[in-house]
Amino acid sequence: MTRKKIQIKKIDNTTARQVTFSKRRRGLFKKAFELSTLCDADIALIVFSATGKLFEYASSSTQQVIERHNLHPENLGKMDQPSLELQLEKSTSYTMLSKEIEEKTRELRKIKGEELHGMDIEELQKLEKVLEVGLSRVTETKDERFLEEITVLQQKGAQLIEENQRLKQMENLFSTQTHVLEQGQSSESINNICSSSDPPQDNDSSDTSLKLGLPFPKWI
Amino acid sequence: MTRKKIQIKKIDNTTARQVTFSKRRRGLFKKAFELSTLCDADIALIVFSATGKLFEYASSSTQQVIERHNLHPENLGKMDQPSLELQLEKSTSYTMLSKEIEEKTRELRKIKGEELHGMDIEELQKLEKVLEVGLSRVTETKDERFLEEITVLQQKGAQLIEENQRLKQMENLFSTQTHVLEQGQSSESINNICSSSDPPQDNDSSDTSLKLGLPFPKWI
DNA sequence: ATCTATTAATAACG
DNA sequence: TCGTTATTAATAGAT
Repeated sequence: MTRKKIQIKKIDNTTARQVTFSKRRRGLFKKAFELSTLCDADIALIVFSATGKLFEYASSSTQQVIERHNLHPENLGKMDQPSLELQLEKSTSYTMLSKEIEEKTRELRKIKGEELHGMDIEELQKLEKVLEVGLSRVTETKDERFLEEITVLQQKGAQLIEENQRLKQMENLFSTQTHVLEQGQSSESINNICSSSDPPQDNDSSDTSLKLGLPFPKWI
Repeated sequence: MTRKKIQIKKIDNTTARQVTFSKRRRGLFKKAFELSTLCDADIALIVFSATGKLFEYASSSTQQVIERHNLHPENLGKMDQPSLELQLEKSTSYTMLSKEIEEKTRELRKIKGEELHGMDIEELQKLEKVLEVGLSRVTETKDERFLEEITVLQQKGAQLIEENQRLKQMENLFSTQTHVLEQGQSSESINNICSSSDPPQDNDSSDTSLKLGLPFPKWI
């Protein structure tokens, strides 16, 4: 294939396996289509992914090809003995699915460290690796979420500060107008919004923490 | 596609068509095998040639895959007509088991950090905790196994050293006897097993590494 | 069947 | 998942 030749054996890395599955599945279906077209063949292709998802291709209809397959001499009698066969079929599929569940349950227990007896050093090291990778990914994602949260809060905080300042301006305006009405002062101070006469402590709500480079505003 | 690119449409020349059918059929089966192997997929491939000859490949058994296919929810009812309630029963149990598999698969993917989108901080913290606990258990068990291994090796080592010393005694005994025979020396040196006359380097096999606190004896 | 010039598929990586 | 690219794999045509 490419970049490097690969061994045909189960791909360990889950992500890589899924990527390869998608790509090769497409390739396989394309080849099936080409063969049926070029050579006038009747083809059914049924693929279950490792996760149980079903993909299928058929030149006519899958059922039609399957029926034709079942009618083929060597396959007669392999099916439809309603009473006996159906039960077998049911128990087969049930067994299959049950086995899969059992397997996944055991894997989960192992991962959670609840069923480690009988595992050798090599298996344990593999498991450890999986856990380390998983943990680092989870921690990374969690930290991203924290940062997102912080960013949102910082933005909200900035908005609130802005709003506060606007409100303070209003307050000043009103108090100045009151002074004008009460003491006959000129209205030019209206433009001098944050005059030194403002109470200094009122500005403590401004974002000093941002100036100090802290991760988020003190007021949180 | 080689020598020339070809159109994907029915090949007119019968001979050429048969040749291409053989070649491409092989290729298709090979690809199917590779996909099932690499990605742990369950595959059934049924091919009828234009002349009606049947070729099939299946990773497990064709019947098994076909049954699994027939049991898939969207394909129920396309089958013969094995009584409505049987179908219903099958679909219910199939759906239930499938759901369980799906659930466990997703949990595994989350644990491996492969599917973390859409998880909030709290969920991520819980997952992190599970992973930390699992990891510490696995690491602990792994380290126990290491220690067990080391203990076994140390015991074996001790036995070997003992054996070596016994053999050396024998050697000394024989060489002494030889001396006695050759030079008439007394036999009292038999009790002086590790006398200074022993070659010093022979004792290097004693477990100096244990004294130095190394993880395992040098002689391994 | 076998050989090869070409095209097709795809592994690794971003 | 999608795109790119360096390689390997598949195969059309010919013998």
